[in-house]
Order: sequence, then structure tokens, then C-alpha cells
Amino acid sequence: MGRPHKPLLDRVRITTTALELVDEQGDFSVPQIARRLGVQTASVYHHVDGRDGIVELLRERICAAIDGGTLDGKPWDAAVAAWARSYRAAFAAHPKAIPLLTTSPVRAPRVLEQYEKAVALLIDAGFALPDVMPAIIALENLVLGSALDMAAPEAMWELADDTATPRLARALAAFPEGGRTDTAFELALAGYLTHVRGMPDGV
Amino acid sequence: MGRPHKPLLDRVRITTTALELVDEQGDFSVPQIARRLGVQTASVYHHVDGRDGIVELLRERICAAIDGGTLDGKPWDAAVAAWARSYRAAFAAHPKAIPLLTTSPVRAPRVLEQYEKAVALLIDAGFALPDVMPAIIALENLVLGSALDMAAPEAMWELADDTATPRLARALAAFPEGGRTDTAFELALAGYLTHVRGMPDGV
DNA sequence: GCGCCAACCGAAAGCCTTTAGGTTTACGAG
DNA sequence: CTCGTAAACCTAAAGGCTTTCGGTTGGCGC
Repeated sequence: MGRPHKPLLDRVRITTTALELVDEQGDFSVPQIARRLGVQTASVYHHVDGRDGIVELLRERICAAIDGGTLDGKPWDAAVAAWARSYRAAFAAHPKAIPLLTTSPVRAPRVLEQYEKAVALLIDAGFALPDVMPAIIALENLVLGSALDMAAPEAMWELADDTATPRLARALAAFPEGGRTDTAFELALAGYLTHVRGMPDGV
Repeated sequence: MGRPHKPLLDRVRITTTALELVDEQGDFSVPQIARRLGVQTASVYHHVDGRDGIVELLRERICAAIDGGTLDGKPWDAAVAAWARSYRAAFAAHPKAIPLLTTSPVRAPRVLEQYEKAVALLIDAGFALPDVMPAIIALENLVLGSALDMAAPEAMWELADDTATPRLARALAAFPEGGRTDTAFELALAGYLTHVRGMPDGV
């Protein structure tokens, strides 16, 4: 034992292993990570601020996939829409992680920068200052709400007995399985955009 | 010991205690419930299908506050909006419970009936059948996304350093604290409604 | 009156998180 | 090159949680 020749552990490897576990099981534990990395449980705590710290690392890892560059596009409404899609896609890449992350919103510096850019975009588009945060929070709601939807097993809508809810059953049959989630998101996004486009005063 | 004179436990009391704990701490455990009710941990398992069963009871308890009667109103768009507000309010009454519940969506019979009514409403309003589920799921996304927002500590937007994100700081200052969440929800809902009102073919 | 089973208790297995304290060994300062 | 410091790992253990299993007792139906 003692200090090894080359370090066996680091934050990156711990995060990667945690993400693997989450993708497989929808959850992780510190002993599980340690086992996968051939290390004692306690050693993990040497690199990380407890279990919650690992969750935070997961959040950052997954949010790194959000493309902040979308916010540089023009016009502003298309840029915002692209950002929302990228935001949602980052979560969609790891659906099982969503319940872990949505517990508290994303406020990592890397993501805050993007909110800063989004705010700038809306201000430049002529939004009144008090309208900006509600507009952004509303968009965040859309994205996170849809993310939750993606995290839910598709089978959730498999009704026990169609007879109790005949019209619901018919509506489900009219749009079976795949893409329901995406269509719903695009619908909500389109509604959001048309409404929000009417808000700027200046232009 | 042995069988008590009057039963000490039942599902209602267990659910109520669990909800109290969740409202206070944001979480609960079976031993905590047992302690509050002056009973051994194992006894709780006699009435309930494990910890997950208690979560399910919490879900039903909280969703019982959703007013399905809103869906009987007219016109259909106002009815749908009232339902969404009631849905959201039910969660808002227990914000700390939201992370526990949003993990998987609400599909209790009592709530499914309401989805059935909502579907009926949209069909009668002239929606094409394949449009119905996306419209409803999009609304669900709005409600749950906003619920998550409500569950987040308001302090989440207290920025470490305003200098890194000056415009975000200004936008936040322009709409301080209370009501930001509500305004964002109403904004998203208004956008949703204007968009969805354009969907029915028949009328 | 009698048996059954409902409702509680005690104990224990097996998981998890977290901390405390030891043991090497890499590394950098002198 | 030497040597102290601290990095990186380990063993051990406390304390919590979930869940199950097998008692014990007393209410209730027949």
C-alpha cells in the first residue's frame, strides 16, 4: 500500500465512472465507483467533496455539452431556440442522470456565462429589463420540464385499462411511441417564441 | 407488546407524517416516520409497500389537490389554463417534495382521469387526433418545469460575483425575488395558449 | 370458548456515507 | 544527495438506512 507510483484516482476518472454507473443504473454509490476503479472506498473521498461533490461534477460534465456558441447566432430568437435545443440535448444524452441533476438547477460558472450571454441577447433585442429574467426562466422551465419527460420511461403511458380512459387511449394510439417528447418540446418552444417575439419595445 | 388495543398505524397517518418530514427536511426515512409515531421501524412495513410505496402515497396525496373540475369550464383554452394553474399550485404547496415526485411522472388513476378529460376537451375543440398528445405533454412539461423552479432555493440566483456576469446581475435586480417564478410560468403559459389556439382545424 | 390472523416488536443482514488515523513513497528544498 | 512534508492510498469503524424474518399478543369471527 502507501502512495502508488502513478495516481490511481483523479476527479476526471471518478466523474467518468460515476457517469457510467448512472447511465447503466440510474444511480451510483461511492463504493461502486471505488470497486470499478480497483480502490478502497475511502480513497475516493480524498479527491472529491463527498457524494454531493460527485453529483456536482456530473452536473458540470453533462452541462459541458451545452453549446454556448449557439447564442452568438442571429437573429436573437433563432439563437435562443438553438440554445434551448442544445441545452435539452445535453440532458437527453444522459436521461438516467436527469433525476439526479434536476434536484437543484444548474448554476455552474460555465453555465452562468451562458445565461449572461442570453441576457445580453435579450437586452440588445430591445427587451425591457424587468422582462428579461421571466423570459429566461420560462425557457429554462421548458427545457427542464422536457428533460424530466425524457427521463420518464416511455412505458409510463401504457395504460392499465384503456376502457377507463378511452379517449386518452385513442390519442396515444394516434401518435405512438418515438418522437412524442420531441414534438411536445418543439410545440412548447414554438409557442414560447411567438409570444416572446412580441415583447421587445424598442424594435 | 403484541397487538395494540387500537391500531397505532395506518396508511393515512404514515403518509401525513412522511409529508410533514418532507416539508421540513426535503426528505424522509422509514425510521424517522416510526419514531414520530412512537413505533418500531419494522411495523411501518406492515402497512406500506416499502419506502417507494410511501413515495407513491405522497404523490397521490399531493395530486389530490389538483382540481379536475377546472376542466369542465368553458371555453376550452381557459379550462386548460385553469387546470395547469391548479396542477402547478398542488405542487407549489409542497415545494420540497417536488424532487421526490418528479423522478417519475404522475400516473395515478385519479390523475389519469383528468388527462382523459383534457384529451376529451381538445378533441371536442377540433384538434386533430395526432396533435392531442403533444399538446398535453407540452403543457405537462410547462407545469413540471415550473414546479422544479419553485423547488429551487430562491438564493440559487445569488451570484458569487456580479462582475463576471454584469448584465445577468442587472436583469436580476430589475425583477427582485418574489414572483419571478410565477411571472415566468404565466409567460410560458400565455405563449403556449396562443400557439395552441391556432391548432384546431374544425372550428 | 377457541383458533386465526392482524398488528406490533426484536434482531439481524447488507447496503450506504463519512471520518479518523495509519503507512508508504513521491517530490522538492536545501 | 538527504530529508522532511504532504500526497495518495489503506484499514477500521461509527452510524444511518432499507428490508426481511420470526416472535408475541390480543381482537374478532364462528
